[in-house]
This record gives sequence, C-alpha cells and structure tokens, in this order.
Amino acid sequence: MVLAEAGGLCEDRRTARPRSPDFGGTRVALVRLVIARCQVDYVGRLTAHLPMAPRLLLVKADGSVSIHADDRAYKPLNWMSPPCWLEEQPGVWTVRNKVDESLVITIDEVLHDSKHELGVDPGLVKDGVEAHLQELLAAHPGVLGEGYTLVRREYMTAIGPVDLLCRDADGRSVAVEIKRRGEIDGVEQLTRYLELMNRDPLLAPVAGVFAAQQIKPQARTLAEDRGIRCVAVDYDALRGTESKDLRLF
Amino acid sequence: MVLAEAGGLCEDRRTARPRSPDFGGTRVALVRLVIARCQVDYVGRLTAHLPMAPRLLLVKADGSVSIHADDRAYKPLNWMSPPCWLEEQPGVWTVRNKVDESLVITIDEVLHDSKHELGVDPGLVKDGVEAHLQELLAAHPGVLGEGYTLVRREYMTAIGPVDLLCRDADGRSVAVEIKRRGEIDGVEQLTRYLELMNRDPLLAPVAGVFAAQQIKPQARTLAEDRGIRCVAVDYDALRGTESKDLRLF
DNA sequence: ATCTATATTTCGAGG
DNA sequence: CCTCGAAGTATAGAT
Repeated sequence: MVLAEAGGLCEDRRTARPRSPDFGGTRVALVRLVIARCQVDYVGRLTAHLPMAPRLLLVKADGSVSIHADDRAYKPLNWMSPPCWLEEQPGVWTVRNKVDESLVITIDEVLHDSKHELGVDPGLVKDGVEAHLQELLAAHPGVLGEGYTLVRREYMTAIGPVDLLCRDADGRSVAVEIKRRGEIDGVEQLTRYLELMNRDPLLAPVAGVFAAQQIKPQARTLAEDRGIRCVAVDYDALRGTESKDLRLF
Repeated sequence: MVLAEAGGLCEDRRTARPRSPDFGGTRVALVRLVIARCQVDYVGRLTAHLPMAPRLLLVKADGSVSIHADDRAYKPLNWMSPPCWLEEQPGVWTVRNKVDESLVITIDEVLHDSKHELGVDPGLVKDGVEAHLQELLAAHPGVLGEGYTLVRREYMTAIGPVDLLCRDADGRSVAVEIKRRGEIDGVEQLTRYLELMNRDPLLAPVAGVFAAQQIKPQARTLAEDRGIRCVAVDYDALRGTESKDLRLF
C-alpha cells in the first residue's frame, strides 16, 4: 500500500473486541484517514473539479471515499458512494463504480495517513419521527376532529397508502395525511389521494385533514383553498397523553 | 485541551502556505480527527441515542461535529451543524446550538486524536446540472416540438418562474418545465403554472411540455393524464449538437 | 426572513 | 430491482 507508507502510519493495536461479521481471516474492516494535498476530478452524474489543496480523504470499510474540506458541516466536497472500488497508484487514486462514474484523486503530498478498526456499529435509536406521530394520532384520532374514529392506518390506494383513514362524528370518511412539517408537497399528495378516493362510490364523499407539527402558511392556504382542514399537532403534549410512565427529557 | 493529551496527538508542522483569511493572530482553522469509544445522545428535532462503540469524531473549523461509523458512505450517524459550540469536559463533549439542540458525546476511551490545518478550500467547479439542460433547450427549442420557438427563459409568473415559455408551430403558447429526472413533483409544479397561466386571457390557451433526461413512469402517466406532453431529452446528444468542439467523454 | 426548487440528494421500505 | 416517500434532509436562489 503505497500511500500508507508515505504518511505517518498509525495502526490501531487493540485486541479483543466484538469483530465485524465479515472478519474471517485476512480482511479487517478499517476506516482510513488521509490528509493530503490533492486534486479531484469527478465524472458521473455531473462533472466536477477540485483544484490542488490540502484536504481530508476518508475511506470507509463499505468502500466509500469522501473528500472533505475544513468546512460545509458533514458534507464532503466530493465523494463516491458504495459499491465502488479504490485503486491506488503512486500519486493517483482512482475510485470507480458499476455505472462507470469515476473519481480521480491526484495526490501531491501526503501529510497524514492512519487506519483504525471500528467494528460494526450497534446503530442508531430514533424517536420522534413521522411514524411515531402517526402511531400517536392513530391511538388518539379525537385530536384530528371531535368524535373521529380510526378506520385504518396506511389505507392502501392505487397510488399509495393514505396515512390514516378515519370516520368523523357523522360516519363520513376522512383521509388524513401526516407530516412532521407540513409543506406544499404534502397537500399535493393528499389532494391526489382525495381525488382518487372520491371517484370510488363506496368511499365518497371523503374529506381531507392535513396534520403536522408545524404547517407552513403557504401549505395551509393551499390546503384550505381545496377544502382540506389543517390540524397543528402538539407532539410533546400528545406523547404526554399517550403514557405518563414514558420517560420525558 | 484534555482529550488531545489522552490520545496520540499528531499536529501538522507545515509552515508557509496560503492561510485562511480569518487567520489573524491566535486562531488557526484546524480539522480534528478523533477515534474514540463513545456514546452519543442527541436531543433536538428528534431524540436519538447511540450506544457505546468505537467511532470517528470529526470536528471542523466551521464548528461542526460529526460522528461516523465505518459505513453508510459519507453520512454520519449523528452530527451537529454550524453554528454550534463544543464544550469539552474530561470524558464528555457537549455540542450545543442556538435553538438549544444538543449532542452529548460520552467518551470512554480515546484511541487517536490529531489536528490538521487545511486552510480555505478553493472550491468545487460543477457542470451538467439542470441549468445547463435549460440553456441547451433554450438554444434548441425544436427538440421540444416541431417548429417550436423560444419566447423567454425563466418566464416569471405570480407563483414562480416557468423554465421556458415557447410558441408552437401554430403560434400557441407552451410552458416547458425542465428537470434532470422527471418525477411527480415536477408535473405538479407545471400543473400549477398552467392553471395560473390559463387564467390569463392574454396567454391562454397554454399547453404544457414536461422535459427531462429521464421520466419516471408514474410522472409520465400523471402528466399525460393532464394533457401534458412528455419529452425525454438526450443530454449528451444535445450537447453534441450544441458544439462539435466541446470535448465529449 | 420566508419560500421554492435542487441535490452526484441519501436512506429505507415495500412491491 | 425499481419505485416511492421521508430526512434532524441541506443548500442555494429569489421574493
């Protein structure tokens, strides 16, 4: 490995730790960090060029390569997503994928080069996304309208699933679209569902409710113009109602 | 700096190089790479937890902090975008931002810790995005339809600019929406424009053309159902027509 | 500041 | 494998 020798190599020396499942004999999953003066040329979905400058090259075990500057938060200047393959020549790295996109990294000087074994990550536990909001509203349809009852979650139509299908106090169908943030896209989506469902004589008439933690003014205007009722949902309050024994932060 | 001492510190020792413009006296922009066994808790737009495991911590000069596993391409498991502030305590990093989102990184063991000066990146040069496609189609409206002529690029309406306004062979107005990849959103967008423009007696009737390098089947179906014609554009061929002296890949 | 449209979006689920 | 919807989307441009 040419460039590994060029920089100050710092290999991890830790021993017994949960191993990556693909660790059988010779290959160990490693993340590799290189600081180098480099130039980058990408040809693929677009064409992009980075002039020679010092940057961070991050090579992960999944095969991905990303080129970072010391800015733009976590987004790299340039990258190649897996599956892809890195070929190292002295002074030139070439990363290629199946559809023949390529990233050519011309390296002028290596300032640091180290590898580190991380193993398989136990993974992220999330809470508070749309799924949970849907779950809570399904359990408490009264929040959407007085006397509402749930008919079905993920009610399937020809063009996709409606988040909730409810019935109002008078027994009429209501299609509910749930978003964390209510924007125009969501209104359009619900409009398509309503258009389709109202053509079905077994369902029609179907009213619409657009529920979100926060609804943008333009989305609200568009929705109301189309006769769709908007409901701003207080997620934390709803979660509090749901279970008092749930630990809150 | 507590943790810098704990790991094997490798500071860059390079000297004369173009400096960051914000380099005045004491502060130099550095990227910091830490490999550590850590646990992460994020509370903000959602709540997320990462159990203790070895990971890469990337701290950039813009203040951002990102936590990477050895997979998922360039996307970190968790992060905090600038502007935000990192407070280091022995064994605990706390990253906080203005709206009081927080990222708490509990560090069990530091396996590597280095800092590197990169300076300001000269930046990325791109080519081949939607703007270029629009430019090419504006120069060759005949590709959109026999006898089409260009009236205006970015024709402004009350709800935004229509990519191209053309006239067909019979002198009728045609609104053209251009996308790299034609999806349902684009059809909705064009539909809104057409609805509005067809209310204007000076323009009506206005036909619609949806042009893209690739048009998804659902988008095509929706468009055609609404009387919008779809045109698949061969970008490379069009670019070839545009200028023979342009180097092709 | 708000809103719109784009992104080499990435990522995951479901057919 | 595609197709679709969600994302702590982020980001840039226009109003």
